[in-house]
Amino acid sequence: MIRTRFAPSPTGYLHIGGARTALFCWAYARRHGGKFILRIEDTDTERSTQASTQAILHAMDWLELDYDEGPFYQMQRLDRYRDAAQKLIGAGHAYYCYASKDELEAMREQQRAQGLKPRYDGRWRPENAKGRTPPQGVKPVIRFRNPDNGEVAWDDVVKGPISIANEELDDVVIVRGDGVPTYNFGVVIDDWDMQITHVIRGDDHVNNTPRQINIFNALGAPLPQFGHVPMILGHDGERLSKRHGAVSVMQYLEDGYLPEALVNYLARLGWSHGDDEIFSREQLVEWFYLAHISRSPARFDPAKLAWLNQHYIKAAGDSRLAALTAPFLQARECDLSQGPDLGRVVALLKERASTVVELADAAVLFYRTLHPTAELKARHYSAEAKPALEALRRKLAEIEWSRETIGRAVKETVGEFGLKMPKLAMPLRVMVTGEPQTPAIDATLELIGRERVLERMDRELPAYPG
RNA sequence: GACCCCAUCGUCUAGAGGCCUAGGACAUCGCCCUUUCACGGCGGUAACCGGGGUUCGAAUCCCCGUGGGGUCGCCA
Repeated sequence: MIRTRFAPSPTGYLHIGGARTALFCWAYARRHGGKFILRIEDTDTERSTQASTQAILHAMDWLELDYDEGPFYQMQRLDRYRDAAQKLIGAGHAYYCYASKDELEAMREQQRAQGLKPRYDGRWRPENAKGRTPPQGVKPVIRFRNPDNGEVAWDDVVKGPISIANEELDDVVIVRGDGVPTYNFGVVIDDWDMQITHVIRGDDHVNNTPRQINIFNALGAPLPQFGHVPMILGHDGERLSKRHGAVSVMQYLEDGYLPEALVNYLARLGWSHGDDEIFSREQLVEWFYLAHISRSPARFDPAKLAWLNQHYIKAAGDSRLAALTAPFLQARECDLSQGPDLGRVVALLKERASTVVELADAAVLFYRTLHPTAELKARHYSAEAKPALEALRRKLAEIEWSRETIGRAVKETVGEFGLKMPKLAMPLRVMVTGEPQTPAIDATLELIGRERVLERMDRELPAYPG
């Protein structure tokens, strides 16, 4: 039975990189009929917040990354970690260290000054601390006694064989002075207790893995498989950060993205199934092999995400889109009861929007009267079209109101006055919608409704040049 | 700096020694469609980081260099 987990720390929102890691863990578990477990690593008591936990849960829910077990909270398992740490001390795999933070910082500073890799020097290892009395008033931390020789190696399920010499590793703190475990310890105990078979996580954890393997071994715990998925970088190749634009998953909801678009994009970023670009989450699950995850970091490309989002908007049902667009329109002071059915509006507009926000922007003209700017008037209100517009206005007042009849009336008028289509359609579009770019004029007029169309023409025509 | 990892079009990638004259997608450019803007259709530009090996044959394997990323906390 495959068991994967996603283990975020609740110190902020769920970001793009975390979401992709979660997606891969989820997809792998689903692919193999296994379990996907959610664990909240809240041992950083300074920075962890309830609000962050809620934000992460909300984002996972939006992306439909459903978990089978959890969420488990590490702060509710402190006894278990303390107990495990005591066992390690008893077995000689861990020891108390009384060095103060200042003392350690001074030590590192000195090492750096000498051009050395900063690392704990083992000053409180039992053999080095013989005869020394622990200082008063210092709450000791517990350190894991890392093996001195040999090397740690594992076959990473995405990167292949990786090995590192134990000489490179120092004795990590596994329990803080206040009794709360550190990341490297909590993660091992939990992955063991929760019987995680595949630890799939970000590349930034590669350097923690050998330490964790040593701890697993000291504990006598079976080793899970490890897989490190490459980082997501910004467009400039730097680590993704706020200055690259939206990094929070929920920001994409606010910016009008569809969850299936984000899931599709994130899945394809650093993972592939041949040349397939657009696929459903079912297909992702069916095709998801760890071996197809790339080993190198990938740059986040907002343009491709936008393209996918546009694809999914075109594919989305009108009523769903209407429901998604409504709040954005309300925020734009549109009263939806004072206009056409939003489903029909959205059906007309969705081919030309790459986000729900764009959809809403384009829909405003159906619910509010937008006045053309002087510049638009100057550009499109040509004198030669005036008689045609007046004639068309008379026709529009009488015909049956449908897209077909409106279109016919426009064409007739163009013919009668010997004009090119844009000569009439553009000033008409601008005076009725206030915009130079809208869907086809006949469909647009139909939805706006006869009453408003005539009203707006009557408002503009008196001052029309010519 | 030390250690770990990585390296195909601008970007995401296909590619597991001959199928590669290196394929697809986004972006970009051009044309078509057209009632504006889109959508859509067609086409173009564009890449195996460099140097050595191994091999009859290398984008694919090995070594070195270079470049990029990651990590060096009582953060995770």
